[in-house]
Amino acid sequence: MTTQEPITAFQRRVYERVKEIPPGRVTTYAALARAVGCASPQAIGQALRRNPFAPRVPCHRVIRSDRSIGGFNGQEGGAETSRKEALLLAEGVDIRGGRLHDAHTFFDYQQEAG
DNA sequence: GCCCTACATCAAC
DNA sequence: GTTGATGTAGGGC
Repeated sequence: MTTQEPITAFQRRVYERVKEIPPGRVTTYAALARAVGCASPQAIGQALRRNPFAPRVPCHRVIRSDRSIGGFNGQEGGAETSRKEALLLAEGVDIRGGRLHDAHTFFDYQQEAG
């Protein structure tokens, strides 16, 4: 990488974790926050909202802990958010009414780190 | 350099 | 359904 984006170590760490999420799997902001050593899922949302690495970073695989798809492309509960649902459906994630139906679809970092 | 505000959230009542 | 909290980033002075 000759040209690096003007991001902080924190943002870089978040994107690295998101890129580790395999297709057909999703994770939550809280789980992602813990994976990067942060106790605030809001910081994750801020980093993903900027997402200078999109679509290199599958930020659409990050949903809320409430099993809702959360936001996408700088919007929350908008037209872009609806597109996020379609992306997950295309990857084999069972989403209905903007909510995740299969809880086993969650991706566990600890399980992979094992 | 310091202060304040916003956030794609989470948890509690 | 509303409120408080938690950490990071950005803008103003």
